[in-house]
Amino acid sequence: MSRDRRAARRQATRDEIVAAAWELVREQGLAGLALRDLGDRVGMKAQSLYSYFASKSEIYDAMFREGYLAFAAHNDDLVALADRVDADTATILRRTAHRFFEFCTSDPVRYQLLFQRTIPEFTPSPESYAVAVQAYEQMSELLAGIGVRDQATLDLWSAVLTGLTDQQISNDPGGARWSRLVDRAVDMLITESHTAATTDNESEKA
Amino acid sequence: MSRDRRAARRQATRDEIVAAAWELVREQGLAGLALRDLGDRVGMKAQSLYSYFASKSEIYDAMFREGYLAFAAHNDDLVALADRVDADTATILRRTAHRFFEFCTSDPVRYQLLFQRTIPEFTPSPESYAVAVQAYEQMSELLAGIGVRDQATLDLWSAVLTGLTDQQISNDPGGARWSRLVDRAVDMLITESHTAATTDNESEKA
DNA sequence: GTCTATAATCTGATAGAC
DNA sequence: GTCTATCAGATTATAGAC
Repeated sequence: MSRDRRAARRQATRDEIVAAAWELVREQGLAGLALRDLGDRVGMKAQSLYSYFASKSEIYDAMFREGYLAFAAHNDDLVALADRVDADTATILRRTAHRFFEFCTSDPVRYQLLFQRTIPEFTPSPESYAVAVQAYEQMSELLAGIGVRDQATLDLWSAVLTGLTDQQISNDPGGARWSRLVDRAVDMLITESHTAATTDNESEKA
Repeated sequence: MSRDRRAARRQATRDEIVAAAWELVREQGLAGLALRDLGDRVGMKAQSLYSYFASKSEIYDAMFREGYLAFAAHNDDLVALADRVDADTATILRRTAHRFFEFCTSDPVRYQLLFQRTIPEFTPSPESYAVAVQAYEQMSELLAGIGVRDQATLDLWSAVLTGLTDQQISNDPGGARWSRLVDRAVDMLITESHTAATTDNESEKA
């Protein structure tokens, strides 16, 4: 049917626009995305973009969705690895941490869009948000399968890992100053998870 | 001398403008600061602000400087505490971590300006940057006095602490989901610092 | 579906009268 | 030092011809 072909063509153009948006955003920063530049890049007037997206925010939304789909895909083979019986827990956790770290630092702008709240004019649509939630669930199921189950411990893990990536991105972009510390951090977390009964801040009781 | 009084008056107005800028920025976000709004807030036309600051960036710079002065002041009595012989290391470290955490989370916008790189159009002046450097040196001297000396360990500490504050600010603003984990994180770091000889990523050798 | 034209707003910054 | 007037530019978005 020609209906299908038209829809496919339309989707291809949308994809092309989103790809160009990623390029621009890597050059000029996430907030610096301008529809005029975007139109130039794909060879059409900025106004024509409105034939494909109802607003600038919808373009961010498509990028957000695409980013989380990439995140989920990136984690798929991690899950496969975790399901193998012969790999020990520490190995799996180290690998998982490195993969997460690498996913984040390899594309700082994507990291900013996906994991930080820095574009005030943009809030993900329910549909895109659902994609994000699904990716998180995949991740926490993976960790739960290894033994990281209670919320507090999970929160500690996420804080340490995002802390490392944040520092790497903002203080040593392209370097390895914090990536070198990933294994050390993971081992530290593993040890802690084994010893620590759940404790609240001791200083609060003083 | 009337020269002095004039200078004092001028400085007072500058301070007033900066204070109003902090207010606005807490309401509308760091990037959302508009000179027209700022003029309204202090009761003058936006154009008149240029009698006090040469550019918008100079206003950010004054805020940056003020923020790091506040940070240094905030840490002064931590240094005093650390100099007392009767306090044990773990106590000092826990207190230091909590103070840092509290300083950051109590004013997210200030945190953004001081510790994240999120305003593209602003780079601190050499003078203001020097204030920041001084505050960092104060902090690392404090940690060095307790035993955290090598750069890698210091980096690990900063990653964990900023990770906790980041998560708290962006995922549970006003709550305590990650602040509850500060002691646990500090104890974990202390234990790790005692046991770990300096090691690089083990998985790199595989 | 793409274009031209343009609306409606916002921005930071400057010139010059008072 | 404060004002009025204005520049010079950006932004997102809409209307209507083709």
